[in-house]
Amino acid sequence: MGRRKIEIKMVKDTNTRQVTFSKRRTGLFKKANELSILCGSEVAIVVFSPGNKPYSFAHPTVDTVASKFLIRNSNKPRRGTDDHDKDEDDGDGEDDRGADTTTLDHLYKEIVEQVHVEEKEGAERDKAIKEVVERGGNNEIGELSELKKRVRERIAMLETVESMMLLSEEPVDMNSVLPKIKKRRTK
Amino acid sequence: MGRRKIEIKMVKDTNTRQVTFSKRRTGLFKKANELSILCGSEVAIVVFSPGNKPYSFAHPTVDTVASKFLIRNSNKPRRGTDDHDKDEDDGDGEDDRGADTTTLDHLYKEIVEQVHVEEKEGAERDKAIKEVVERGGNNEIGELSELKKRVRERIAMLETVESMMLLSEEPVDMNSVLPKIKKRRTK
DNA sequence: AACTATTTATAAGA
DNA sequence: TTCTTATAAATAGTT
Repeated sequence: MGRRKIEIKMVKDTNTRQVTFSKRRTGLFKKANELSILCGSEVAIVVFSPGNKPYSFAHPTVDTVASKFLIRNSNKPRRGTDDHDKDEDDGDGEDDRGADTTTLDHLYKEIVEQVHVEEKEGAERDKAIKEVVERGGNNEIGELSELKKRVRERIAMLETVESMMLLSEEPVDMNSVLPKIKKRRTK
Repeated sequence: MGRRKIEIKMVKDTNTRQVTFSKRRTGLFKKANELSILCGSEVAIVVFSPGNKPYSFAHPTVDTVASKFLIRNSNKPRRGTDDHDKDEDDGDGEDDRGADTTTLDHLYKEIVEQVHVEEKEGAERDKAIKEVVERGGNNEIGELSELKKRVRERIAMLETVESMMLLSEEPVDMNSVLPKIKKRRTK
C-alpha cells in the first residue's frame, strides 16, 4: 500500500524501521478501534516498539481483556512461541469431554502444591526486600531503584491476581487466521 | 474499503456483524503479523467476537507480552474504561523523578499489607475448594464443573504470576494513537 | 510531518 | 462460508 510493494521481512534500516513501526501501529490501532465499535467487541492490543517501549490499545482495558483471556485459556496446553491458536467450541458453555484424565483428588493436590510453591517464593522475595530495607536508611540510588522495581513487580502481580479473581465465565476457545493469511501472502 | 463507505458505528444486523467481525479480525491479525515481522516487535492481540468467543494473535505469546506489559504498568494509575494511554519516557532506563513521595519504609509496609491480603484470600479460596472436594466423592456434575472452574482460575493465576516473575526490565511508558485517529476520522 | 502513487483491505454481491 | 470485484483506506517512498 505504498509507492511500491515491500516484502514482509525485518526492515534493516533502524530509522526506517522506527518510522514503519509508528505508521503501522497507528493503522493497527485504528483498525482495532473500528472493530470494537462496529462489532461491539472487547479488544486489547499490546505491542513493543523496536526501542522496546510498550504501546497499547484496548476497549475497555488491557487488564480486563487480557485477564479474561488468560483465565479462559488456563486449561489449554501452553506453547513456547509463535501462536496461531485454533480451538472451536460448540458454545454450549459446558466443559469439553475427552482427554479429561484428571481426578478431583489429583486436581486438589496440584493446587495445594502450587500454592506452597507460591507461598515459598513469596516469602523469599519478601525476605530479600526486607533485607535491603533493613540494611540501612542510607540507601544507594541503585538499591532504591532495585527495591522499587521489586515493589512494582509485586504490586503488579497482586493487582493482576485481583482482577483475575473477578472473572469466571464460559469455557475456552481460541482461533487464529494466521494459516489463512499465509496462504494468500502474495498476490 | 469496500463497495461503499460505511460509518464506524455498531452494525445492527447480527449476521452482518458476525461477517464483518470475521473479515476484520482476519485483517487485524494480518496487520499485526506484518508489524511483528517488519519491525521485530512483540505483539499480542486478544479480541472477543460478538458471540463472546475469544480469539488471539501474538508473537511470541499472549502470556509473555501481556505479562510484560502489565508488570511495566503496575505503577501507573488505573483507568476504568476506554483507554488511550499516553506516557512518554526519556528512555534512559531510570525511574521518573517528580511525584515520588513514597519512602522505603512506606513501600515495604505496602507490600507486607498486600501480601497479607493475598494470603488471606488464597487461604479462603483453598478452603472453599477443599470443602467441595471433601463433601463427597459422589460429586454431581454441577459441583464437578464448578470445582474445575475454580481450579482453572487458580492455576491460571499461578501461571501468570510465575510468568510475571520471569520479567523485570526497563521502566514504563505507554502511548496510543487514538487521538490522532479521531482527528482524521472521516475523509 | 505532509504528500501521493500504489498497494491492500474490505462491503456488497454472488 | 468462500470468492469476486468495485471502491475505500493504508502506507512506502519522497519532500
